[in-house]
Formats: sequence, structure tokens, C-alpha cells
Amino acid sequence: MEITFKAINDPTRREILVFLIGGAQNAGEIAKQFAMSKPSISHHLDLLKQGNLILAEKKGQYIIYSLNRTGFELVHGWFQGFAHYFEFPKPKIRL
Amino acid sequence: MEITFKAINDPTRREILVFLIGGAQNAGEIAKQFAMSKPSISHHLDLLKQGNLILAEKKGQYIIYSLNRTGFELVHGWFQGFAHYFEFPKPKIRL
DNA sequence: TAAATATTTAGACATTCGTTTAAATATTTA
DNA sequence: TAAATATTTAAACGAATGTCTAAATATTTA
Repeated sequence: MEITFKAINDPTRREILVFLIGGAQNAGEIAKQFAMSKPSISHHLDLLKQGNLILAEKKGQYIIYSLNRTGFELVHGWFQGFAHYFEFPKPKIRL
Repeated sequence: MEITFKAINDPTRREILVFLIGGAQNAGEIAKQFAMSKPSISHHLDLLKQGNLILAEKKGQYIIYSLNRTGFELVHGWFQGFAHYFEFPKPKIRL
């Protein structure tokens, strides 16, 4: 919980997550999207992984990162309590 | 956006939000819930307010805090993109 | 096996964050 | 108007965070 919220807190990490909506990518491709050193991105990927927001799969010399359902469901679940309080309007299409 | 995620990042602030699901409360009543000084809670309330997660209304010498839809909708909206990616299961009851 | 490529780990450093105590402001009550 | 109550603002400080460069590890290719 704590580590998941922490992972989401950083803007670069949120951008990484949004980038991965487009599909799984290796660390190098992810790093290319940002004006930041590879070690920094590597560190961000590590925190996202700790928060169960992404998965890492080694493929040869590459590591492929993809979105991980687990972390998102955790946060989604936490927000459900407030959803009831506010009664968010029903989405038009299937969630 | 940034300030809203930042506000949600801290565990004490998340607890304050959950506490307010039970209804609006003044700063003193909120502070009572935590083993922490009042100025600390006051600071947390300020950040939550900045993130549009709570509203503050002065009532005599008290200040009444309540949940603010705005911030929650902002975060909810951000997560929608991932919801589509994962297709979260439909909730059983109305959101 | 040596060189090249992909990625992480380690260490350092400035900035941000959460907390505290003390003081200030605002409102109510005696 | 003076005292009491509610809350915030200010200043200080240690801990956590994000970034960098340099070095290490793992894999592939020549």
C-alpha cells in the first residue's frame, strides 16, 4: 500500500506508467522517452516494480517492463470507499 | 495533479481522508485521532486542501473540514486510462 | 574469448518532507 | 475587556527522495 502510493507520487514514474499503456517496453526504450540518465530511470522502474505497478521479465540481455494489474487494483480498491461517498457518475462504457 | 498525488502520498493524510468519510469534522476532532501534534495535522490538512481533496469552512472559532469531490475526480480520471487497459471487473453496486 | 550492448548497483549530494516547539491570529465567553 | 479556546504560522532539524557519475553484472556478437 504505502510503497504503491509512493511509487505513484513521482511525475516521471506516472509518465512511465502512461507510456506503458501503449505496450510493454524494455528499459532502454523507456529511458529514451525521458531527459534523464538511465540509472535514474532504472531506479524509477525499481520503485514501480516494488509497488506492483509494473512487471519485469528478462528476455536475453533486455528486460521487458509491462503494467501490473496488482498495484492498480490495490489503489482502485482504496478509492472505492470514496466512490461510494461521492457516488461517482457511472462511466459510459465498460470499465 | 502533482499536488493532489503528493497529498495522497502520506499515510497520515490518507487516514484523515478515510476518517472524513464518516462526515465533516473540525480540526481539533481530526487531530484527536492521531498521536501527533496539532500543528502537524494542521499542515497535513493544508496539503489536502491544496490538493482539492478536502474543503475548509470556517464556523465561528472552528474550521470544519470535509471531503472535496474535485481532487478525487482528478485522480479517478487519471486511473481511467489504466482501467481500460486492464478492464477492471465491474463493481457489484453502483459507483 | 574479447568487445559491445543492456541494465543495474553504489556512492554522493542537494532538495523536499514530516515533525516538533514556540509564537501569532481569531473567536467566544466570563 | 481579559481570559480561554481553536487553529495556524514560523523556524528548525533529521530523514527520505531524486538525481548524477562511475563501476559492476549479464548477455550477445565478432
